[in-house]
Amino acid sequence: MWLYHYKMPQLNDSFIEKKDFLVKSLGQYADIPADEINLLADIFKSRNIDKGFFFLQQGDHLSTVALICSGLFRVFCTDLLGNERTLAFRRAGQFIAGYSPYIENREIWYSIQALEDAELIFINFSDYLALEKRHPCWTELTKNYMTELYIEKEDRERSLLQEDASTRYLNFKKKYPCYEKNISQYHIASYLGITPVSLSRLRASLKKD
Amino acid sequence: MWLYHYKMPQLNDSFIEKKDFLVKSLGQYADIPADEINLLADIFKSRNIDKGFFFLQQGDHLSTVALICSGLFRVFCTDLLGNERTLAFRRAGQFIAGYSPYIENREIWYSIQALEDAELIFINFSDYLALEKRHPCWTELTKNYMTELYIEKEDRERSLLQEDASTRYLNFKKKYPCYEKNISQYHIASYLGITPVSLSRLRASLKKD
DNA sequence: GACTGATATTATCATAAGATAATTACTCTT
DNA sequence: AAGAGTAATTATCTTATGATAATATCAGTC
Repeated sequence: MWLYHYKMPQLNDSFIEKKDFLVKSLGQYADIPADEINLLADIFKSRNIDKGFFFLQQGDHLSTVALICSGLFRVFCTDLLGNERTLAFRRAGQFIAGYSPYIENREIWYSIQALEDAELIFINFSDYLALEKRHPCWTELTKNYMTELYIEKEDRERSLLQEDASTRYLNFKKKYPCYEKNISQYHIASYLGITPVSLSRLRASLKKD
Repeated sequence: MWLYHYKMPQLNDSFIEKKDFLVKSLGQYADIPADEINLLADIFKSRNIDKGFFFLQQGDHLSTVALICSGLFRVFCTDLLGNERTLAFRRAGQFIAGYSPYIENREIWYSIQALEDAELIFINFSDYLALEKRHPCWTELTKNYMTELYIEKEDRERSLLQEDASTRYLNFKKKYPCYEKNISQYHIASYLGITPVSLSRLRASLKKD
């Protein structure tokens, strides 16, 4: 298990070179007019997070949204016994966030940890909400992004209800072929909802066939 | 298992009396200006669906959104072996929909069935998308509604990953105390992701304590 | 190349849930 | 009230996964 604690990510000034990547990533979800794009340079900041460190931790009230420019993250929660369950993996081009603003007075119940050294650009949620008030394109973007997240979770629910662990593992490999090399069995198992020992046994039985 | 087939719901002309209920229900998610509200009478239609019949069925491309004015629905999918898995229950004041417009060229993979005689008002998705183009309040509404759905699914994922069947059953009873009387054990079990036989055994072991 | 710590595998046993079938309890209709 | 059909329980057996511990593999460091 990871024993790293929260570490304030390093600020750096390479935002400019990441702006194109941000614009492209935002463009997946909505058309953002040039005027709005020009506002971003002031409010987006650039940071690195080393492997093993956290973007946010369970219990935080911290509210930021970040775009992953490079690196790999896992989103996970921990139960009272310390067992970790991985909800999702996130890679370059995807966003990570704590959604607490949508749930008033509620702590974030998951953590987001870098599995590789990572570069991020991020924005405070309060600044983002101000953008939404300025121009409807940002609401449109949030709507489309939330819809994508929702569909991802719908699919995950179906998988957890309908498939056995073996099928879930095979589908994980199919869906994330590149991930398998970079993610430990411990983390894959916690995504599949089984123990690492079960996953190992499962892999052994698949090899036989 | 239900053997009813799809039945075109009955059209009736009692939309006016349901308009207040619609306005109140929409108001949960966004402020809709009076001008926009006035457009609704033309495009919303009112229908009833009898117990056992479907609002939509797995494989449909049908795209409508409906507000439940009375009655109870379950959203479920069926695997290749015919096993049903219930994704959610929906009651008066909640919306039901097929989201296929968001997933191009993809069939809806779940069915929505009335568990009680139900009254609905509904709108075609294409008409709703036209509203979104007219005024940003509708995009705002969709954004907030999708966020609520997303949070519901996030919670469900955590539950399926982290809790055993017994805990999930107790939490189901806590969350939906009124549902328990109206929903068969078969449907509760399919929501919990276990067989009805398992649920029955589980209930017996809970009674002992 | 040997030591160390982290990961992954394998083995053993215990437990929860699935499959099937038989039984009991309800509900509705006549 | 009897019978039919549906829903829920109980019993038996099987299987998948969990818990724990021992071993094996791998990566990094000196």
